[in-house]
Amino acid sequence: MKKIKIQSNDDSALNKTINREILLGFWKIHILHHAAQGPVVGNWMLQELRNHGYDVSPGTLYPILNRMEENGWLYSKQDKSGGPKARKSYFLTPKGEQVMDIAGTQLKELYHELDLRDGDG
Amino acid sequence: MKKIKIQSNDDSALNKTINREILLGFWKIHILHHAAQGPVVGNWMLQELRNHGYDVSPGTLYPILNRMEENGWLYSKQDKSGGPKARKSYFLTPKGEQVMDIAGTQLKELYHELDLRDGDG
DNA sequence: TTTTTTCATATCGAAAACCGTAAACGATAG
DNA sequence: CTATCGTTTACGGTTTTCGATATGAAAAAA
Repeated sequence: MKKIKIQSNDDSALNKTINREILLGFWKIHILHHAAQGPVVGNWMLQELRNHGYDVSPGTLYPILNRMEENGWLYSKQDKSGGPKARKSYFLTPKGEQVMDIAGTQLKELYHELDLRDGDG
Repeated sequence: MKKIKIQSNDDSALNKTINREILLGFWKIHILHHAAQGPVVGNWMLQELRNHGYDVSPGTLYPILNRMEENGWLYSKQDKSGGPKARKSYFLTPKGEQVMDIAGTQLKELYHELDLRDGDG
């Protein structure tokens, strides 16, 4: 018995691998960028990423957020009511800006190397 | 005894964290890109990345290369003479092109979202 | 020749990150 | 009270990262 597949298993596996190997780093920049523009909430970010077609699991995202706070890239405020699992809003710190700056520089360099390279060499 | 430091320890730790969290994915794209232009050799890539200011250890790079080959993103030819540790040249496969395509699309999107274009203003 | 250096890849073990699933918790609705 | 929703946290197994070290052949030095 066969199933009709929109996407082959191969493609699905490919996507998962690309996510882990490459795109996860992009999402982290995404997170910082959003945090720079306004408070970011974990669960919202989860959906935002899904809207962009990336299926990130909570078990990946929340540790990332926590780590970013530990590293001092973000800081958070937790809603006063709601107990220990209350919603947390994350904001970018100066160190986080520094990270974005470094990442942005590299991103730019890679972008030019891949695409434009005008006046090559 | 004190040393003059160009970079503080904090910055060094910061850089290491950024490398691992974010930039490693960039290098992988870098690798694929180089493989698209001509054969890539591990040790050469190691130095190439160092020239760009990134200190990647062999214990990170070689497994990446092997994994990319396992995943069918690259294929390799090993020098006939030189035994089991002979130099390996890596080339991009069609699947690798597909990966670059996906990664490139995301890169472009992020680039524009961050509004990194220089010379604007 | 024998020894040492150089080039290049592979491997090891511990620490960290990833990821799906499940649990926890307060608020709100029925 | 019970069910459900929004949200974060915790749990475990697997995979990745990383520095250090081992391996192996060729080139240089002695």
